[in-house]
Amino acid sequence: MSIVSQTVSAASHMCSRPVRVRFAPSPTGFLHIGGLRTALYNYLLARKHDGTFVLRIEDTDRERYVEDADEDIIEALSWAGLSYDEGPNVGGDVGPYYQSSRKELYQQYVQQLLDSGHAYYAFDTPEALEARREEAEHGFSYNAATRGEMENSLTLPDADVTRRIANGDPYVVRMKVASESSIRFEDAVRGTVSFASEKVDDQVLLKSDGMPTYHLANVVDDHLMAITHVIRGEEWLPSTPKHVLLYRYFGWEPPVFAHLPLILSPEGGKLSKRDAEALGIPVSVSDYAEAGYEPEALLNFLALLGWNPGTEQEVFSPEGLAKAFTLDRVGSSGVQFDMDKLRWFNEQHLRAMALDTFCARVATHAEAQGVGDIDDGYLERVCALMQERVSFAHEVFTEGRYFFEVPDAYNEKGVKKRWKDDAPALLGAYAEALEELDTFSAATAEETLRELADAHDCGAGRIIHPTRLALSGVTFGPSLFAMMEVLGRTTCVERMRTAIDVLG
RNA sequence: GCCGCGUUCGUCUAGGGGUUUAGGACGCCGGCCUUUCACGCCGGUAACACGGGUUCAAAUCCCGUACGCGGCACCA
Repeated sequence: MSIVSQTVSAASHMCSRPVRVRFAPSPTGFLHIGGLRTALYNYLLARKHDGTFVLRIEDTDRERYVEDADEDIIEALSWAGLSYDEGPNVGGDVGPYYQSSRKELYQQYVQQLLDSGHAYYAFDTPEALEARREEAEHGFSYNAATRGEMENSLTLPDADVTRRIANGDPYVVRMKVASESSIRFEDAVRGTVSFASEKVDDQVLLKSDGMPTYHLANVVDDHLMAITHVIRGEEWLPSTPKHVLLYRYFGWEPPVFAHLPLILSPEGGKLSKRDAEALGIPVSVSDYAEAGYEPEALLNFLALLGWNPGTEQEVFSPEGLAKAFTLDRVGSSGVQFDMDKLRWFNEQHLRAMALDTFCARVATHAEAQGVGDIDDGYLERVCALMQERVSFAHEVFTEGRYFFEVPDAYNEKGVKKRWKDDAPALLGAYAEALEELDTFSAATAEETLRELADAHDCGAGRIIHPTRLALSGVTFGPSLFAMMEVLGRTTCVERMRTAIDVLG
């Protein structure tokens, strides 16, 4: 029983056509974190099925267009490593990939709907509609119940309609939603969803500026681009019946729909730009790049935010995600953003890197961290000690500042706790002993220190702690002896003597 | 207001009639390792929104309520 229904539902989510998905942002602002997740799920499905990932810019709203927003989106996707197979800058057989460049193309489809009686002209001004909305007690809907009261080609004589259009009167084209009992469709993450058709309004398809609305452009383009799965945010769920109807009116096979749960703020509400900023959560993808997150870690985190592999594995490479991803394991309830978990993913990815990869990542932050020319070999030795103890690659330079410059201060609490009266004498003796060593290494530094402790009849910690303080200025860090070897004998001895001078 | 979607530890989630003393991960707390701090390992804390049904049996199915979120534009 359950096996049968599983098979059936899985089959209904697939179709024989090769998988083609698209990410279709509108350039009204920078790419935000929710958009990146939508892009990711699309990307993963495409990779999983050796399909095609298309980027399409939905710029049909001239008023909200933001200069360079499309470039930010492209850049953000590139940073994240979500490469698309067709789209701006890459081309493809079914372009152009900017909807504004496809403006003329929608005309014939509008005409088709007009001819088949599934659409009509409407002359109502924005002001007139606004007035209707204001006087209506429970909201106004332009639909089967009200369109007879409006100024449109259904109420006006044909001659008037023709004349007004010829006159250049502004008009829009609306879809004529037929009354039927209900419109239902299968959503890959929610199952059957149904809406009463009388609740669906006569959506504007063509605006008075000649541009299509999202609803029309989206359906036409998805069809023309042979999109098989529409994966988008849950905010689109309520308008999906309109899209389903359009596919029906055009006589086209609709794609599989999958509506992703929305990302909520850690406090439960929706993750608005203002909220997020107040909570210190970056919203735009470029902020994550700037904050030093590993793109793979962000992707990993985002993938698990609303999806799970059905196993207990949590850490995935992008390739691993693509292999494990399936739409039917996407959850349906809103998810809260958790910065702690994101940081954990970042740490996991950092630790899983080969040393040279980690090192290369760290090196990209050198300049911004004010660390000039560093010897590659030296950086690698530092990285080897720091890889296990940082949350971000750039922390090698902040947490491990002392590897690159002389500490400019000694942690006050540390001094109080670790710099006892005998510290100067002990460190002086240790420095001297180090200078006499034939070979200086972690092993000999340790051996020397322990012998010295024995000779003075004190615990090794009595020397270890003040030495660390002298070398790094702080009380924590990698193994002291490993650190000494990386720093080198001269530096160690110098810093010990400086500390003796300064701390007395 | 109307329509839709949702509701398992604080968070992300597994589980979808009996296998469950409800599992994992983050966080938090404790321990081990280490004369540092981490990593790592071990352990602990903590949840089926509520009320009715259905059933021998319900976190799991149905209905209702509450709460949350989304949508109701010539925005996407």
